[in-house]
Amino acid sequence: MANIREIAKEAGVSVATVSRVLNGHPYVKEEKRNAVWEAVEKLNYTKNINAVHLAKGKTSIIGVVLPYLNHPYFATVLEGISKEALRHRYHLLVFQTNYDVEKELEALEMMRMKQVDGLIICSHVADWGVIGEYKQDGPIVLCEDVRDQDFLSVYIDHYEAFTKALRYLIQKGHRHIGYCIGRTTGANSKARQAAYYDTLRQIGVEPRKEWIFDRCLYMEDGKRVIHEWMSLPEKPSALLVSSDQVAAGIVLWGKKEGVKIPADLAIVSFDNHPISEPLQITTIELPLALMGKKAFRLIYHYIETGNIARKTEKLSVRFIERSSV
Amino acid sequence: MANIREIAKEAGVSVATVSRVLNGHPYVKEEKRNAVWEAVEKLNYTKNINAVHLAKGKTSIIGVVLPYLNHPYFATVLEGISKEALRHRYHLLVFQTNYDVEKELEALEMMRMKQVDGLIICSHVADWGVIGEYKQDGPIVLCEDVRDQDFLSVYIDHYEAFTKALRYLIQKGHRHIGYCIGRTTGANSKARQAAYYDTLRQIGVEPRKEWIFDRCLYMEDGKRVIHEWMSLPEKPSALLVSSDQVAAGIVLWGKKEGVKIPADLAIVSFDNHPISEPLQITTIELPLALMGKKAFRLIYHYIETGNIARKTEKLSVRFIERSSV
DNA sequence: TTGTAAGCGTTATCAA
DNA sequence: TTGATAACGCTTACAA
Repeated sequence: MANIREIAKEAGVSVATVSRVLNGHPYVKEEKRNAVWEAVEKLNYTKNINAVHLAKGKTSIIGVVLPYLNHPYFATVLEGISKEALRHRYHLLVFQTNYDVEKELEALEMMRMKQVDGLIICSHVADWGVIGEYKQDGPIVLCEDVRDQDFLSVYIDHYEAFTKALRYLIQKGHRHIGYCIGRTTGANSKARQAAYYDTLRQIGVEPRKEWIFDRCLYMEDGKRVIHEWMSLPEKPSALLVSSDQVAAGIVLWGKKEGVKIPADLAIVSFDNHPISEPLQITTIELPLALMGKKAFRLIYHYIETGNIARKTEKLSVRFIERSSV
Repeated sequence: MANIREIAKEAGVSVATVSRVLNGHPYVKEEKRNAVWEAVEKLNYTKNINAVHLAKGKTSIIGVVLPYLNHPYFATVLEGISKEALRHRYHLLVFQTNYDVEKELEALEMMRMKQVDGLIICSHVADWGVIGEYKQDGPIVLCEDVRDQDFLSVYIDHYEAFTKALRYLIQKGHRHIGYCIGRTTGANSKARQAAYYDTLRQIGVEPRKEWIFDRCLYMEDGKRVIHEWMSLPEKPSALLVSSDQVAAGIVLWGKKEGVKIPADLAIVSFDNHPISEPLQITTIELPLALMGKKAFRLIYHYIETGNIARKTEKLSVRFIERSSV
């Protein structure tokens, strides 16, 4: 493959001039410019982007850290990031972690090694302290509630959203309320958990461990939940469900077992995924694509200008009342 | 940031020795090895991976070209690729194209520029000829039926799958059959279309244009389809549906309108996505994650060994009979 | 407006 | 076992 030196020779100019032409810099005579493009054409030349990266000290690639790629929640966030990245001619390197700390650290190391100019972390398990050490290597934006931690972030206030949903259920007369959660660790889940305990305590109701359903991510998990619910000696009359996928599983599999929604079991879930509409599931819409978009903007602005526009942004949710309560 | 030269100086060895230690090469005295690691520790050193890429002429990054990231079909293929890439310490650069030719070309150009060592194309719109020109720049694997084209590929035989489904409907007594499709162009869609025309002709039934529903990708599209179906003066009694998502939309929205499945309308769809089970949709399981995995393996094998194990692999599908027919 | 040359930070060959 | 040194291919002062 031809390199810039060969182009220079072919066009009868210096490599600096070739570089100028290639990058659209001013102050190059029309004829030299033409000569360069002709040589490029003739020798079928293309830049070696790794040399560019090395010389410039940046790659215009952003790393995206997320646990799963085929989960609607993360896929939607990723799509949001991707669309915005495309607009700014940035590329995305995806790090699927399956919530494995090693994989997260690998992503952080890739930023140290200058493979990526910045990192958007959609969900993590590594300690804040560990992640914090990498702030010196490039901008990190979290799509989670970082609370008192000193990080850039764009997030949905799950505490508020969960509280809102709980209040709604309580107002509708429910006192026996359980919930489903993706995983017990994790910022979002902890926020939801806190909202649950706080709100129930406020109305003097004792939270029950056996009404908390863990590892609820996919539709199949809804099947498991409804069967566990059915086998419960004392059943909650309402369930706050981590996602519309899981809620759909509960509703659809519940229907097969004769469970009446909302008479036997009321449901509020999250996302406002298209499936929630025909199933008439009351849900809290999460602006996932928007979160991705804003996360990219935050990191992009920092990279391009070197300063921080806003440190943290909380996205508001929309309550969509249907008939599952 | 410290570089390899500073490490060499600090450890009192040459850069070559540092490089050897860093890459685990043999023939380095124990004490020098230790001295190097100490210097690395002390100066908090990390490799600049762009320099490595430049010197080696490869990046261990594979580009993945797909139209949408938040569509279950492509997200599942991507997840399959990702898991296998992880195992081999490769990284993935995603190119979301929205079926824009420009974006596809950009991905191909990135391979020319040596940003990626190879490309997995999940679905494309660019001409074969255009894509073919980039074969000289690195391996390209298609996850589509490339037929007579000379490309590496791993694909699902949609012609066969569609034919199988059609035969099943015919055998069940259906003669008025329509279908839904993602988009009219595209290898998969064309294969399905061909199967439709061929099979119907064989039984002497005239295909009808108004029974073909275009742009069916998401659940919302199922809503549109069932409403269009209802407004048809002459309705097909059965529909072959592009994906379980769309089929779920048809079934769920149809139910609200009082459409009886399968009495009024029989349905066979594709994917065997978890949603098809509780809805009892007869479906054809597509091995999407496997396709991704195999695509990665193909490209990986070529990159590592320089030769082609197998050029093309056709994946078989599984017919899952439920009660939507 | 143009060219020279010094980086950018590795890897890998070759000689010792 | 080790070290010098030449690639790898581009960008960008600086000088002219």
